[in-house]
Amino acid sequence: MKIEEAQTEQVIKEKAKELFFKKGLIKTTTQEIADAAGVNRALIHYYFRSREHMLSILLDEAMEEKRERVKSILSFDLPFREKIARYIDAIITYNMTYPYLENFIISETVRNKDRTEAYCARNQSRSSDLIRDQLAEEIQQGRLAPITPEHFLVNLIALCNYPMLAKPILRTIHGMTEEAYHEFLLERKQVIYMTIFNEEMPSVS
Amino acid sequence: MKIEEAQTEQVIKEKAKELFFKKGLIKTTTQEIADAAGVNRALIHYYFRSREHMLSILLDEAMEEKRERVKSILSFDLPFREKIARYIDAIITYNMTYPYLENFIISETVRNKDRTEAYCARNQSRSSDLIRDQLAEEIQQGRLAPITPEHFLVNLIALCNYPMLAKPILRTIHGMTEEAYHEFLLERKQVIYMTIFNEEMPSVS
DNA sequence: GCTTGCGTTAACAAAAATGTTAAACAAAAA
DNA sequence: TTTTTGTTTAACATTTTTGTTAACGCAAGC
Repeated sequence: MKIEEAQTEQVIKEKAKELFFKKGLIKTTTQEIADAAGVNRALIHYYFRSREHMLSILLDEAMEEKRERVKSILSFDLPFREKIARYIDAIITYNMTYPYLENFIISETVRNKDRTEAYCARNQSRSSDLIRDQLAEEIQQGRLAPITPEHFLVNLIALCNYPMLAKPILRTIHGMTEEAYHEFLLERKQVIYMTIFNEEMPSVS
Repeated sequence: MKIEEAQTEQVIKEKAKELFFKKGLIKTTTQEIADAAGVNRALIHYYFRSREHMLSILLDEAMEEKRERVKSILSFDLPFREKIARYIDAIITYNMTYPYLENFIISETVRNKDRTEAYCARNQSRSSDLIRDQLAEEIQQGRLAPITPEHFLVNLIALCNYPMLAKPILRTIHGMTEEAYHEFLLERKQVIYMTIFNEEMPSVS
């Protein structure tokens, strides 16, 4: 039977994203995706040509979405520390809605160098350029220990993303439940700010 | 022809580790491993039963080795900051000899929860317990902003490991050559210490 | 020299996944 | 009603990879 009005493509995409990026079932087969979407497997090829091609599309969309939400924050006209506080918040919040997206991005960029190129090509402005001036000023005013924008950003992203990437290990090592780990991740917003700036994060009013 | 004296098993292991952990070819097939080792593919099954089983063994060995090198440092009787400085150095150095080991560990622990359990079970003493007292003292003496041992360690490991995990992306974004990235990683030893303690790392004498 | 057993190989079998096709179907247009 | 067009399905084909087996060879011990 025909599923209402050409929504099939969307349903497939959403279910696939759910399996890949939310549940972390990175090896999910086309058959499993089809099952989750309640459609015949051939439709995946009908709409997306191949599994590989579908992956490209899903990743592009997800990365684009994350980039929009997160990176634009660095372009806002805001005091440096507030900007960074928002950046941390945005990354962690986004990570929590797609807990395995970073895992996926990383394993795909390791596996497929071309995809890395494509992804980065679309990233016109380097994040490091967006903070360069403000960071320099912070340092010059003696409010922050000297650090290059590249290291500063890697620090920031590492502190935000790693706990998602290594979630299975960290949860197990520290014997945390899913909820406890959720809490832990939320705490990290303050912890990260503190670690970076060595001062309390101003509470959100 | 018979390859000299039962070394075959070792050769296979080493070549497999090279492909998986050094070159990051995570999807390498048994055939490719056999080729790299210069042996018939059936030997892989002869020695390791299945691909899956071989993976277990390789990962166990690699993780065990890393754990020994790195984690024991936290047990040494040393001043806190020196201990941490050595820890950073050990992790980064080890990461550079097996650039893709962390990628592998993470994707395997996401894919296979049982392996996570097994891995963590062997980790008798939690790292967080090894630093708890000294960390508390640092904080109590006002030399460090309050932080739980769990967050402190996650910070530390995140800062050390993430740049390896995301190497393809980071290198491309910042347009670094392999050598430049190598330098970048070495610089991070100081950067991380600085970020954690907010003071220069004492130079190694 | 014969046997025994491990290491090795090629050839085969099976499994798991992707990709293709022709035909059925449903809805809108003619 | 018939045609047409885009969607969906089942059945088939192909590819890729893993796993198995039977036989061969070599070296040690009898």
